[in-house]
Amino acid sequence: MPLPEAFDYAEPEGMDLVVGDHVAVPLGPRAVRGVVTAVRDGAGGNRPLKPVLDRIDDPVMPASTLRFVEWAAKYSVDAPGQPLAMALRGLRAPKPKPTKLLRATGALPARATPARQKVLDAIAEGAMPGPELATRAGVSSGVVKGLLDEGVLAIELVMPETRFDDLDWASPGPDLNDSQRAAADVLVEMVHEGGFQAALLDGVTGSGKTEVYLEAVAAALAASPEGQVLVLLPEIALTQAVLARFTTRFGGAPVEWHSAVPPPLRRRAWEGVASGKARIVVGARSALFLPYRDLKLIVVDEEHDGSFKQEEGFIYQARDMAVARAHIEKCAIVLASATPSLETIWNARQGRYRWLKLGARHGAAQLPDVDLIDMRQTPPETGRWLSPPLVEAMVQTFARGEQTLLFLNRRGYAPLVLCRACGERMKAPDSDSWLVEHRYTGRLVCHLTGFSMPRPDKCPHCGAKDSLVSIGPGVERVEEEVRELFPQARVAVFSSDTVFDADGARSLIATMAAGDIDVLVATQAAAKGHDFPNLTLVGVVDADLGLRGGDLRAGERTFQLLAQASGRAGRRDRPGRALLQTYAPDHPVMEALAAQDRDAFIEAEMEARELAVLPPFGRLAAVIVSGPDPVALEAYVRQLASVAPNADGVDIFGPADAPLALIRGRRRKRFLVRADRTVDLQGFLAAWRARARPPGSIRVVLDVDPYSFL
DNA sequence: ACGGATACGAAG
DNA sequence: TTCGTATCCGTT
Repeated sequence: MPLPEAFDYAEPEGMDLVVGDHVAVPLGPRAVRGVVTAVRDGAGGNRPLKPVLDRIDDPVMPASTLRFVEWAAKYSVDAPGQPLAMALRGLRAPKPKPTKLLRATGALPARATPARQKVLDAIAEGAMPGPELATRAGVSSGVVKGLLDEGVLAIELVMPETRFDDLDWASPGPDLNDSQRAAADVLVEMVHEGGFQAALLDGVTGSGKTEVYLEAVAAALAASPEGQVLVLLPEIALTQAVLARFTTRFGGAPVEWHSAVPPPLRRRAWEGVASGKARIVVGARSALFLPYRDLKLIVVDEEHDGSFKQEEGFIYQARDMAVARAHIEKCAIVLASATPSLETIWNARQGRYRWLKLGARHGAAQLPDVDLIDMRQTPPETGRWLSPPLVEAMVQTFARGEQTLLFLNRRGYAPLVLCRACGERMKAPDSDSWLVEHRYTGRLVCHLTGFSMPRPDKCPHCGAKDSLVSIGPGVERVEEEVRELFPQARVAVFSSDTVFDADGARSLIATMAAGDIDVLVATQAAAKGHDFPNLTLVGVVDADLGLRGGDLRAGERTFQLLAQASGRAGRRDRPGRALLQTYAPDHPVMEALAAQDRDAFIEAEMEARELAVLPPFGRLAAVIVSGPDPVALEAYVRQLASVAPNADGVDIFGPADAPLALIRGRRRKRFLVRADRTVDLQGFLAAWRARARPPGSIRVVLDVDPYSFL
């Protein structure tokens, strides 16, 4: 629970609690679950302590996990209960029930019958469940029950043993080329040496990063009989195909951990990790909080990916916290990416991380040609979104029988619906974000809160009939345009609205890979990881999309996303081409993409950040204040501003209305804090917050190292 | 006077 | 987070 600190309880005589034990304790009128964080002698001071009610028989939390939880709370300036709750997320499902087995007691039946004898013969082979016994003996369940009642058979309760696949790390992996071998050798050495060590594994798509870090995984498994490995991946990259690579390499399945894993399997995974029986965990960001017993290696794949940042509830950046966890566990960590984040590159430059660069693999496809389409020179017709040069390239691609991927990171038909008569923009009743039109469902949807309503036929504001117009493109609208331009082409849409689950994704990817789709219109969901041999053209409908909104990482994110999207083209023997539609062809991001010059982009971006003393050269934190009453909110925000501590090397910007000034009926204001790296940012934030307790319904959220500026 | 809805603060 | 208590408001 979000309590400010751990509570003290008396240990009943003979309970012999140790740090990490799970307990039931009284909290007010109820009993709740807790974890022992310290045991010490002496009374509780001036106040009599309530006694611990019970010890709960779950695997003990390792001390290092508790230290990590404590550290994570301090870093986030949040209550320790928040990360602790994450670390206990595997225990929500009840313990699996013991199975009832029947065994012979040795007593003889008072009255022997042929049926009873058959049961006794069957049970001689060992304990088994009642129904199975009856089937094997060829008798009805009544016979078995009779023997049980008579005491000839007895029930034995057996806990089902959780088994994890045995892993084979000794068999050699696939052959590696020279640069892969060199990188793998360094990683293996890091694991062997033990202790905290970090490395950046830097290589373009197709350079074979996975094979390289799998060598380190093998070394970690070999390093000690219970050595464990954590591999963190972005949630959408956690596909069966990725898990299968582990199974193929090690001859057994890894433990899977992400939001879709059902509670009973979570418990199994949690207990396996805590007991040391689970050796490899492949999971999304929350897998970082599992109670590892003997962690030897952490891998953060696609380390630049924005989804490692959790934005709600307990706010954390899993990639950065993974480095801290490796510190605490005294183990190795590998950050892998084709487009590393500036923070990571900076750390590598500073010598904090070993920097392992992979060259392109032999036989791998060449990178596609990337060309910019200047939308000011060659604009599409009004109401269209594909420019003449892109359409022309699609015509040629289609004529050659090859495939096109059109990339647009925007779900639905149109991002905005407005009234031509009065200018009213359609918004959700309690939030500030535009309602997105979805034609498949005929509804207007708020992507922020999930609110939706049927598309009205007259303006809800002025009442004008047929005055609502759809503004801007989404994937559905681009699909419509493609169908009009290429009536004979097979067109499909890949977004979270057309593909809901792993099965759907798999079948659509298979259809595309088989060449049964000519044009695929896709959101980010399809930007990564898939290999389509016949795909030779990637068109980015709105390359500028991510650059708007002016956030610190806009350029970086756009570069990463577009580099990944354009890398989809020409993955095998055919040369590929990527065309980016942009209104800002002179923007450094676009120039760097066209020139395929990652280093130049990074250099420019680093300089800009250094000049403004922004991350990684300085530190940021956001203070988000929200409440239902605008007047009370304004008053509190002013008070907060007036009590800000004076500190050297700290700048406070704001308060300002948050870009999304209204969500779910709550008004929102923001401060942005910029601090030099030498400043104790957490200490500053804690001191500031303590000076102005928020009244009643007002909530203050601190976001250390913010990624979202909404 | 009563009951229901809601806001607030405490929990060791 | 949950729960008990205080408080407000509309109804009886």
